[in-house]
Formats: sequence, structure tokens, C-alpha cells
Amino acid sequence: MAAAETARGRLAPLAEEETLSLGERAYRRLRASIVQGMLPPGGKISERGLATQLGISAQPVREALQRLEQDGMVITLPRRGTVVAEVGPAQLAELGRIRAALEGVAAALAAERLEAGALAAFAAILARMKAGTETADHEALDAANEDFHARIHHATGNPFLIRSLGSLRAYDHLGRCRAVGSMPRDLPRALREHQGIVAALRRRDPTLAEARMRAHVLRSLVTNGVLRPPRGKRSP
Amino acid sequence: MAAAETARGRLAPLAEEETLSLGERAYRRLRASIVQGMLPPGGKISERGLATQLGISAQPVREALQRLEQDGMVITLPRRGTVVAEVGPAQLAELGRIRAALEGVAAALAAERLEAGALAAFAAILARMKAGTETADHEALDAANEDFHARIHHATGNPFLIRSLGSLRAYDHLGRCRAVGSMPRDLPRALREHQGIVAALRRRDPTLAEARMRAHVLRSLVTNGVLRPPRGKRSP
DNA sequence: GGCTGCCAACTGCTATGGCAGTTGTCCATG
DNA sequence: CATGGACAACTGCCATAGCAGTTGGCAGCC
Repeated sequence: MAAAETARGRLAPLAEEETLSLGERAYRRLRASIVQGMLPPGGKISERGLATQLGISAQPVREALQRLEQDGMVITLPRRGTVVAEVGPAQLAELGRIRAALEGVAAALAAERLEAGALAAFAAILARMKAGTETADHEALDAANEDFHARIHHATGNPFLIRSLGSLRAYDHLGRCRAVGSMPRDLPRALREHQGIVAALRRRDPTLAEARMRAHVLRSLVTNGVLRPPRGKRSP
Repeated sequence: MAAAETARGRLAPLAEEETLSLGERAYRRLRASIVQGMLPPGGKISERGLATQLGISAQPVREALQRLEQDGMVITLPRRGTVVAEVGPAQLAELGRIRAALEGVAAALAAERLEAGALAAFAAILARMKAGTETADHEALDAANEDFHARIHHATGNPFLIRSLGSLRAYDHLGRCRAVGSMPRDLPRALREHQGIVAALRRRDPTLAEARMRAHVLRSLVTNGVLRPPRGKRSP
């Protein structure tokens, strides 16, 4: 549905960057700054300082910080200051398990109310993934993976779910730096898992889709090093 | 832990109402107004109008509306207005399933990092529940139920989980008006489920706690009428 | 009558200024 | 030297004013 269809008689839409509010832009930028390491954990940040640094007023910055606090990335002590939250391995693991559960529910909902046309889009993404797996193109695989999950999120049509998973995905980029790049032997496994999820979607089986999605996210977190392998597995 | 301990040498804390920011107060008030029926779905609301109505500035109102939008309770069209979102039975069911999944994860995390002293508190809550069940005191049962879940949420220590479940709980009050009061025969079942969850916590079994908690929430949603009974059940 | 274009009254959004509370520093005092 | 208190430099929080974009309606024209 979101395929490139140029509508006749309508002007071209603005570059997405221009149409967003300053608060939204500040939110994304600050979030990226946190997960990428600048704005280190424990570092103090102030509304006015960031405002002058970003060239905007203090109000949008305040809104951005408030959203970041809801995400758990900063904590503000009233009248005392705002500091970047320290997200240790333990918390990262918790957030990963939360994300796995939510992704599972999203897959279940998507399986129920998926329109027929969307299946073609998933097939296309699977094709991209297969090509990326054979050539070991990590960038392309990452992009396809993003598309895959984002499309499932939006297929649910649930704004709460979409927003929550969007926030949780940010932490994903944070945990990835500890184990850069998946093991080559894990790429085919991820591909099979994605194929299995799409198969469950095509079968309109919410329970199966949820189970497969949740297992996929959990295993992906294990190979990324943010989760320990569950007990009772083969690992020397 | 949250039991009434008066700390020596410190002044008595203010009434919670006084220490909260105006934005936080506006958020809670507006959320309550929405779930209770005033501010009907589809109704337009404006920052300035609410500001004068609440006797505060437009800025805290704006923050409150932004949080409400993240919860999915209002949707604001840029430069056009803000309207109360219509939460139909279908969306209510989705949110219920999301809440069930998150409550399950919360129970699992609580089972892992529960300190020994907290078990006594759960035992006390169970006692209150048992008494309320025998006398069919719905108000006391509701209060005990709130305490039960809130304590589990805080036992996880995860701010993201706490905040998300707090937002989702608001919808719970919205769906309850369609089936006022549980069936009398369902009260003992709820009690048994709560006891089973506490038993899993005491056993430090995350998997069991999650399964029981999730099943409990789902069944509770079924008896409240927001969720249809799963296929393959005895119901004429 | 039906359509076009303009104008006033909204809307959300941002900038500015100032409030109250906290903290760190520096000087006066015991 | 150690201690206490006041001042200045912060902080987050809130109120006010004005911006830009949207909408409804009314006058004017075809």
C-alpha cells in the first residue's frame, strides 16, 4: 500500500524533515545522541543548554526530554536537573524481554487484520533478506529487518503498540555495539525465522505468529549478547 | 517497603497533590475525564480552552495532551486541533491483550528480583482478598487488586514497564462499565489465580509466574466483557 | 443559483521572560 | 582549622505573547 504511487493533481510532499515539529526533531536527535554514546550516561543536561546548542527555544527541548523520560532514557529530578539514565546490561535485558513480548502481540494482531495486499510487500522484503543473506550485506539486511518489523507494527493499527515498540527499538541500537555483526552462521537462521513468521501471517494464525515472533526476537537478542541463552541449551 | 515508616529528622511530606507539577495534575485529570465519559469521544478540545477551564496556562495542558496522545487517548492533527480518540470494543480488546502480555513479563521479572520482605506484603494482600471475597466487598477487592498489581509492577524496578502498565490500566476502568461487577461465582476463581501467582513468585519461577499472570489477566478481561472467550471453551 | 476569493476567528506551535527551588562557593565567625 | 550562613549561579517549571497554518463563512462576481 505504501508503495510509490504518484497521485495525480497533488503536489509532491515536503521532505519529512521539514514537516516535523521542533519538539519531535529534538526528541529524535537527542535519542540518537544518547544511544550513540555522546551524552554519556550520568551526564547532566539542561533544557537551556540544549536549547542554545540546538538553536531553538527551551520549550521544545523540554517536551523532548519529557518523552525521553517516559522511555526511561533520562531521569529528571524536580528543580535539580536532568541526567542521562544509565542503562546497564540488566536493564537492557529486561527491555529486550519486554520488546519480545510486545512484538509477539503485534504479530498476533497483524495476523488477524492483515489485508491481502500487504502479503506481497512481505514477500518482497523476504526476497531482499534472502539476497542480503547470500551476499552477507549487513546494511541491506538491517534495512530490510527494520522494514519488516515496522510493517508489522503498522499493520496492527494500534497507536500504543506502534509508539511503544518504536521507543524500545532505540535501545536495540544501544545493545548492538557489544557484539558487532551477527555470526555468519546465524544469518540463515534469521532468514528462516522471518520466513516462518510470514508463513504464519499468511495462514492467519495469531497464536503461531506470536510464538514465532517472540522466539525470533529472543534468539536475536541472545546472539547480540544482550540476553543470556536460556538454561538447557547447547553452549560450552 | 512502601509501608508507613516515619523517618526521623525529616519533615512530613506534602500531600501528594501539592507536590506534583501542573502538567502531571492536568494529565491525570484529563485522563480521568476521558475514561469517565465527559470529554466524549470525537469531541474537539483546545489547549487554550482547557487552560482557562483549569485555571492554568496553556503550556502544562499541552504537555498533558501530548502524554495522552502517547497513550492513544487523543489524537492531535497539526495546526488543526485535538480530538478525543474513539476507543471501540476492538481497540479495547487489543489494549487488553497488550496489557496481559506486559503484566506477564512484569510477573516474570518480579519473580526473579523479589526481595524476601515483599512476600509478606503479598501475603497480606491475599488475606485482604480472601476477606473481600467472602463478604463480596467489591470496593475492597478492587483496592486490593490495584495494590497487588501495582506492587508487582514496582517490584520489577523497570520504569518503562511501570509507566506503560500505568497507562494501560486507565483503559481498564473504561471497559468495566459494560459489565458492572463480576459474577459472584468468578470471585473465588480470581482469588485462586492470585494465590497461584504469589505461589509462583515465592517459588522464584519466572516462567510459571508469567504464564499464570497472563492467563489471569486474559480471563479477567473475558469476564469483564472486553475480550471474547477463546475458541474451544464451554459456553452455550 | 453556484462558484471564487478573501477575511476573521480559530487552531497548535514556538519564543521570551520570570518564578521558585537547589547547589556550590566564598567569606566571616567561633 | 573547622563551621555556619549568605550570596550568586544554576536548575526545572510556568505564564504571556505572538507566530504560522487551518477553517468557516460571507461578500462579490460569473
